[in-house]
Amino acid sequence: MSDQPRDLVYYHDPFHDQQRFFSPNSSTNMAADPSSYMSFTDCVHGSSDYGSLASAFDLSPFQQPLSTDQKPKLESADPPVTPNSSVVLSSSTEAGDDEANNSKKSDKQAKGAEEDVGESSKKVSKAKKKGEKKEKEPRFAFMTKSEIDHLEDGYRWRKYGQKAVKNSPYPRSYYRCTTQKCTVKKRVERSFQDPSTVITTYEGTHNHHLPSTLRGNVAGMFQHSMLNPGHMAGPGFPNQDFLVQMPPMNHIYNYGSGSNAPNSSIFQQLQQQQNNLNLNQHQQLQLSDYGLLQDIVPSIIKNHE
DNA sequence: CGTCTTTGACCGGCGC
DNA sequence: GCGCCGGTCAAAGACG
Repeated sequence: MSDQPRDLVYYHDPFHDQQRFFSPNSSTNMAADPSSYMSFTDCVHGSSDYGSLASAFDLSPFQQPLSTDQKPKLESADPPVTPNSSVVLSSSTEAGDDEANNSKKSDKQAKGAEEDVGESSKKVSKAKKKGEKKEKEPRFAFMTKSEIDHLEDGYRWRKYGQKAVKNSPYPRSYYRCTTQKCTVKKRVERSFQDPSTVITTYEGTHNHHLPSTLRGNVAGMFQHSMLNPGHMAGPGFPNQDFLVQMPPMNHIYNYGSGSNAPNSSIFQQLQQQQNNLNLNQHQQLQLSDYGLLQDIVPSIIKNHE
């Protein structure tokens, strides 16, 4: 699990009808050297299985681990974000980490996951098994244009930390799902290169549905957004900057439907989900839809394990 | 009073 | 061994 790129960043540029996977292993400027990244086609066809797709979206439990820093990587690319809106999906799994300290974080997060239930003391849990590799929660990252750091996604989050990030003037905030026994976390940070861009990283999968009681009327807005993607206005979403664009999912499906029969059902399900959401390629979504996406896609994948 | 945020301290991995 | 750094904890305070 070392001969493959350890991280893949899906960069969607709505103004160029091409999706690219950046390979963080390359030290070259991706934008300046197109040969240093592979196209989505290459990526998917390279292994031509669902694992590639799933790994690209951080959904596979058997994907290769990653351990590179997502943020510098993203921002090392020329203009990583297009003027209006774009989304970067960053994948990492299992032992992966986007903070260049994968093993450390694995221990930490594994510990955290345990403590979420028992709330034991952090000092006691030093006895970590060294040989054992902690399984990482699936992660799902994307970039959005927003003036607000913490974006409503339909779930309730409790902020449990904030840290200054190296090489960035903007702090990184750490949130945890407030639902009991749900260990999902998310990190929110602002791109220092494009301060209008917020990088949100979900970690883990919700083991529950959207809370029925949400602050404000998020639930209602959330449902509304599913029916009217791209149309978002209201107390929680004051301006158009909340609009983000979704990578063309049907682009992905096309790869799965062609050659690999075993994957077709997954793609069909994904496509069905998209249809249910009334989403089209390049259709604008509101941010809460990403929360949903993050919620439903892993569950779909899981059904095929 | 319950929930949430803030913030300094702490922990542990990693590189030098 | 030491310092750096990311991640987490938990006390204190704010807020409705």
